[in-house]
Amino acid sequence: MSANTESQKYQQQRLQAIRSAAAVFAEKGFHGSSTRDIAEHMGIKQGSLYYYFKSKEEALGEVCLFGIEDYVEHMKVIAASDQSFESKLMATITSHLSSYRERNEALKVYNDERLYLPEEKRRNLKVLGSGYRQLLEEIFEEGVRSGALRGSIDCHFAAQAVIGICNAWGDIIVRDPDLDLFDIIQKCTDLLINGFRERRTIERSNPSNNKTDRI
Amino acid sequence: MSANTESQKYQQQRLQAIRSAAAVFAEKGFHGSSTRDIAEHMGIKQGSLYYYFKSKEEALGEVCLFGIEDYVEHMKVIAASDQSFESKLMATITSHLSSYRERNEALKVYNDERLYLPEEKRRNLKVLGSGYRQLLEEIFEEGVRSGALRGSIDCHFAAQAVIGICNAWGDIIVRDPDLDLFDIIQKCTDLLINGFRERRTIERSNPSNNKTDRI
DNA sequence: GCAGAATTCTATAGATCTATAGAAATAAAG
DNA sequence: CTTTATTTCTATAGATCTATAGAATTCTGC
Repeated sequence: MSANTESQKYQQQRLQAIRSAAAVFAEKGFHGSSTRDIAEHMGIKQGSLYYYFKSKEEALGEVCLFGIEDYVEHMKVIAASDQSFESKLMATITSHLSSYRERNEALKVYNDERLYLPEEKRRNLKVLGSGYRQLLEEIFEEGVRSGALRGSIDCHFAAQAVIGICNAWGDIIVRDPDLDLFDIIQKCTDLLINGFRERRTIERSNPSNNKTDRI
Repeated sequence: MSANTESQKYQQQRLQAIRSAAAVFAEKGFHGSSTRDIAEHMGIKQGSLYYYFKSKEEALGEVCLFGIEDYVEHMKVIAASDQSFESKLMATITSHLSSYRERNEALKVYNDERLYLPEEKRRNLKVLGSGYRQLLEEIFEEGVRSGALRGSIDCHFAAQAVIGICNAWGDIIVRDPDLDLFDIIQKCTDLLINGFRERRTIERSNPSNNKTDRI
């Protein structure tokens, strides 16, 4: 009873249970899903689910954690890489939107249902989530320092805005599988970098002078 | 029993019931809210709620409708007004974010819970929702025609992006009442119009030549 | 104050749903 | 083949929750 929780099969099955919970929660929401729904999704009976979870709430916690873990890891790789600001931004958007397309329902559950977790678990997840935002924020700060971005931008706002726009499009992508993912990635990146305004301007075009001092 | 549904008091109380349902649904989600919660919020007993709604689902439908109605009306006014693209965009963002700040919980419910409605009601709401997006899209198209916006932008994408970013910030605003609404409105507008990139460019500054032909 | 209408209440049927206990089945090991 | 551990099942207690029926109360106009 205590030794088995380490067994390989148990861990595999538990992972399967987390995936099933993710799929069901993503579709019906936490309160709209019953433990019977989840069990059915993984092909066992309702009562058997409690071999893997102490409670329905624990299942939600595991799904949320599962949803954001890799995600933050991936962001660390992007942040640490040696690319231009623009490439990093695009990589971030690609990572975020691809998650949704790959039916990473767990990420959706993290976004939409985590507030139904008890205070403490929510705080733990918040640490991970703000780690993600923090990394993105640092990418923006670096962009400002390198002169790629306007010095006037609010990096906290910017990071939040990127996450917001990605989540919004993520939801749309999930519902419409015909959408061209790469097209949207490009348009999001373009919007965030260039905005929508027509530029009646002439490029000064001295690419060597990249660093501009600013206050 | 049939005549009273026209009475003034009935309509007032029913409106109150819709507001209560909106508040409770916004906080706990549709499936996480009980009819007891809603009734308690408006100071009556659970059973009495059914004097105003045929079912819990009907309540959700009414809340969603209530949430988006004025909203679309307001958008019509903005779209029909005689302002620059930039002003219209800012007015749209202001309208959207103010809604959230004014605890228009119904709008949040529309955004997050409408998919739990039966097929038919969802379709009816979709008509309203896409009317909203359509108006915003037309504002963008007009912006392109007038030369204020790049000819290369995808107006459908743009409208969707604005809605997405507003919803994302709306959620943040609701949770953090200390945030400066006007500051966020300005930053959102600025982002959408100008993007984040530093411009190593010189304005040509001939404001008279507003219309530029494009393919 | 009274009659009828409008509003709210109490009580409950019937259908969930979560979590637990213990039996049954399956797999692993000697 | 037998014993033991792991996994799944059945059955159910106990706590919801929605919706309805009919009684009780409050309001309105005379």
